[in-house]
Amino acid sequence: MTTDRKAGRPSLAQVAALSGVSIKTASRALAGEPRVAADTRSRVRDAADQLGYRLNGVARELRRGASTSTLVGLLIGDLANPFYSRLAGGLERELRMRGLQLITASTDEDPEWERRLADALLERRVRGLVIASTATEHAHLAAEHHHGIPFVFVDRPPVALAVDSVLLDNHHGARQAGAHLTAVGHRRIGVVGDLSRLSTHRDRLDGFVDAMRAAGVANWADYLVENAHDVATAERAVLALLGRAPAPTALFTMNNRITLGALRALRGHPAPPALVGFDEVDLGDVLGVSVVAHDPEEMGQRAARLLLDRIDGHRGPARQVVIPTRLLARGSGERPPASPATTAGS
Amino acid sequence: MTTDRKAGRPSLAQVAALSGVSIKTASRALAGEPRVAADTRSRVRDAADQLGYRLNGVARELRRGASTSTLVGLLIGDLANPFYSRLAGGLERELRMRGLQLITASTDEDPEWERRLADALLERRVRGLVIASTATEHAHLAAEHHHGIPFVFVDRPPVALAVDSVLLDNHHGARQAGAHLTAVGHRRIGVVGDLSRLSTHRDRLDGFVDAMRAAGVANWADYLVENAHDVATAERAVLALLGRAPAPTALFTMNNRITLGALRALRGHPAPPALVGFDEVDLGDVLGVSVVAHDPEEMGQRAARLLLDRIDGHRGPARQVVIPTRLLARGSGERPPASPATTAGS
DNA sequence: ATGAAAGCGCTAACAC
DNA sequence: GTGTTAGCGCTTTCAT
Repeated sequence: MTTDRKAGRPSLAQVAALSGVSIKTASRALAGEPRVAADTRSRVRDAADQLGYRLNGVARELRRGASTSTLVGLLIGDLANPFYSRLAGGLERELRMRGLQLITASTDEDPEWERRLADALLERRVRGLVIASTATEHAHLAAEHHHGIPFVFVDRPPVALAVDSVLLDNHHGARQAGAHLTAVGHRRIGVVGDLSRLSTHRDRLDGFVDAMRAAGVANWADYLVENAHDVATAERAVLALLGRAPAPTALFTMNNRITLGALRALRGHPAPPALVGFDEVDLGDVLGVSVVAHDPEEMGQRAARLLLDRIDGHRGPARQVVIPTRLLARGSGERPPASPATTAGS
Repeated sequence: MTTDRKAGRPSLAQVAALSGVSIKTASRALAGEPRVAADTRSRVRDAADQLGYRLNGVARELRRGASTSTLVGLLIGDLANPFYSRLAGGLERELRMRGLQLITASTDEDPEWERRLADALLERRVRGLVIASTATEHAHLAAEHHHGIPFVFVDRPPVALAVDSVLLDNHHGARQAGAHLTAVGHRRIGVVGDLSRLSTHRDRLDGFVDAMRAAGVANWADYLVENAHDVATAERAVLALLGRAPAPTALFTMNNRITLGALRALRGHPAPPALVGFDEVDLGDVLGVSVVAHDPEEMGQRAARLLLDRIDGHRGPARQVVIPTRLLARGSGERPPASPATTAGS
């Protein structure tokens, strides 16, 4: 219990000294290299144990020169968002099969913090970096990219940087959602979205607007709310929408947190509006929530494959994988308008 | 676009050469040290930009000697479990205020992988390590601990290692749940738990059994299922329990995933048994699920404070923080038994 | 304000 | 099978 507290950690030299061999032999013995006598090896190991020696990975990495790290970094907006955590899960499983370890850091959707995290990981020479970027500018990564460290962008595309990416089919998914609701007869549809600067938000909004145009709904912007980034904000936004006169007869909630907020707002509502959400939500099937679903694990898996390819030396141009979405009709999205659908806007 | 691909990354020496100063001056200029002429500084910066230079943090760390890292590691069982991700969130917020960055890796509840992850992070000389350990043995961390790197165990206690920890009041919470159900009149209570080797599971089971003893329920073990580690397994386990004759009139699901599985299994059930879950679940309030709740963010926050204390040089003995639990009665746990409660076991 | 030399802990070469 | 030497890229003396 009372070992040398401050003494700093023992180095290979001390292990070598204690076991009476040269530093290089100690290195070989501990690294498990073949050409070491069995008893030498065990002597060195004992000395290491006794000293509480741990290899200094920093020194090793410096000497070996960078591309020996087993660590891959992942930068996401928010660990607590199941979309991201499922993505991380898919990525990790795939990397683990290759002996690579995933470390995940959360940017809190702050571009400056994202940059500092990327710097920290890059400086530590991770083997590759997967980013769900919240930034709108990625020039600072160009140099790293040219020096050969692999990047994969997920969920949101790189800006002015030719690297691999895995994206959702946001436009199509949102268009489907919009078309689904107009097909049931809705003309006043409340739309609630995340931070307006995010490309995912813009793409989804575009898709939705396409559907509105196709259905001849001109006043879609009347019921649009943006920048609802957390559940509580989304809940308030939905309550505000429902308080309008005339109230929307349907809702399109453009991500999982917003859908949660809406479900909260709709709790106990006598005649709830129709609801379609983007992203799956926990218990969505049990609750009968219609959603535009997709597979975050697959997204992670595909990202891992692109990355592994590059680690293996693939040199081709940037590739883009698009993950499909599909509408799951479970009840909430099929409720017809309670009042005549054409009351407003004509 | 066609920069030197293979050329390896530029070093400080190259930046120095290009800007016509010594290597040390270049170092000073880029590190933002005061005693550098303004035009020298800008010349060096230009050269660095032109070369796509990035500081080699590995070399810096080797030279500076370990305790300058801004990275703190977190090892958890599963990123996709909201309990862990909320814990990570609380931890991260607190660390960020001190300029420290959190990197999280997932052990998948595999002790061997946990060990390898700990090794990888420790070798990279993280500033501290927070672990929700799935292992039952932590001797290999003792040496690191003695060399002064701070550990904090969360959710599950360290074994034979005197380090700080933040734990839930599992025993009390589970006892409350059991007492709540017997108070409503239940005598046949299905209990579904996670991996039996986990201390959290054992503590919760002990607490529940205490409540059964206090209520004079002797046959509690008849309806016990363990090792239900994921939602699907839990769902099957609950269905199997409900198929018994006589069927349990109530369920105690001992963690959030198991509760999700139970909710799935109970979907559309004409006369669902009472249900109390351990851990909060998403939409738990909307769905009326009674739970033994606690605050994972607080757990993370407290862990961060213990860690920061140690980083700041605190030398006292290991401290243990216990996070309280409280029963939230929302409906599902208050349903009375459908059939006479005393049918079985007397 | 700038530079020269030493060295952090390790491993790759090349001895022996 | 084992030892010697050199050097990864940086920062720290200590000079100038």
